[in-house]
Amino acid sequence: MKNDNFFEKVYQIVQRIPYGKITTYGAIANFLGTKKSARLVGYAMNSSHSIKNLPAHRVVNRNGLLTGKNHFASSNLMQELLESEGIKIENNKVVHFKDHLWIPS
DNA sequence: ACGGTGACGACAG
DNA sequence: TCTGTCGCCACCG
Repeated sequence: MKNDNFFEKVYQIVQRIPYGKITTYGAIANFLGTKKSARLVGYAMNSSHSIKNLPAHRVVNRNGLLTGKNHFASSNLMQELLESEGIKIENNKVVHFKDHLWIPS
């Protein structure tokens, strides 16, 4: 798309997240060099509905909490996708979050 | 052109 | 430990 901007960078990184791995908004923001702008990453994801094959379910906040699940088609969709990849979810939070964490590099 | 908004994160109390 | 507040900055109306 015409997004040569911050948004596209975010999408590119999210698409690089390996299967069964997850990352955080802060990690993405940090990789982009704007660590304090994690909000922008989340905001970018808000427009991810325009992007297909975007594993947005692999992006959680720094606590491993599925803060974005409410933005999916179904509030339980995000959890199901993660569980289908071998990631356990408990009370909307990723279990062994750090063990599945993937940092863009 | 301007201000509100927000899938966050860090810090203060 | 937990809750509240502030900063951050691109996008949209």
